[in-house]
Amino acid sequence: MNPDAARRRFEAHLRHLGMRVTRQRLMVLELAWSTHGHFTAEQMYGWVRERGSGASRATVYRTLSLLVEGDFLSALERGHGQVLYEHILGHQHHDHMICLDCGLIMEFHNESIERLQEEVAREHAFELSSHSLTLEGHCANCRAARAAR
Amino acid sequence: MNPDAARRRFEAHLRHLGMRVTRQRLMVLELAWSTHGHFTAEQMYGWVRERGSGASRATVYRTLSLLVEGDFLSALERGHGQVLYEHILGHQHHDHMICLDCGLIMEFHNESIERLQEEVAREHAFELSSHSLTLEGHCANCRAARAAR
DNA sequence: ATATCTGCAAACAATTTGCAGACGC
DNA sequence: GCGTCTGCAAATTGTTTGCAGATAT
Repeated sequence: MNPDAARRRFEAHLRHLGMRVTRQRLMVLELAWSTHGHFTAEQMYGWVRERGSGASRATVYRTLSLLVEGDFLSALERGHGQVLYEHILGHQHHDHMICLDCGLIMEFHNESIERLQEEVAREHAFELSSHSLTLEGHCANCRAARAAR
Repeated sequence: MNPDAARRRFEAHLRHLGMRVTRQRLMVLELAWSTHGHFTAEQMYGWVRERGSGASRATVYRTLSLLVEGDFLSALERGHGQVLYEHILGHQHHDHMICLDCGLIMEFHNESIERLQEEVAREHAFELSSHSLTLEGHCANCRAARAAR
């Protein structure tokens, strides 16, 4: 989904909730759409400050939560209190593979795994609403680098 | 694995690292083995205090990290900074299903999912060292309760 | 004997909150 | 104009750290 469409959707979402469309909220949305990678709350605050008349740290945090609740962003929890955000609207659901050496994040999607998860849920009479799957290990580059040593 | 065996293993582990076997460390290990559920650092600190001559909060945190590094405990990250621990030594690897209403945690193991993960990793020349899979949704009880309303 | 531990309280990092003034509707 | 939002700074939460005295080896 392109930034404009996302913006229109966000405005509609806010109105639907009886919330105001503010410069600060739109700025955070726009910045979230201007990267295709993952970012932290603090990084977003940094981008906002670079823009000059930005938004406060509190507003950045409040807006990020708002965007996650509205399914505009997804939050990927990485232990030690680190949370990575990424925009998802219009993107296919995917899981992550994270390199423990260089931090590289690769995305993947596997339909068989998805189906098996649903099956497991069904077996336990569990109503599945979301899931998170993260593979941790070492990427091809780092493996090669280590082998070279 | 029974508590005594875990304790012997822990003592050997400590010696191997040139670390001391202390009353506090053994207490945390023993308490971790005295529950079969998941617990937080703060809960562990509570149990330790109930024992009277316990251990300080700092020591509890230090020991929990030590136990995770030594693969005596596993840490399950639940957003919002919450970390749940459980003892794993001698237990089969498993994933979790968490009820968003009542907090119930169910464990499951699915060999096909495990294998597919390995396959995905292989396709990306990724060396898999661990993974975490959590399903979120609503358990049978809570679904029934909601339907009744 | 000596190096590692522990307990304490202070430091920390990430995030949240209360409140007065600003601003979207 | 009314009610929501923002910015600020202070509060909170969960965890880590420095250091002096205690303890395991």
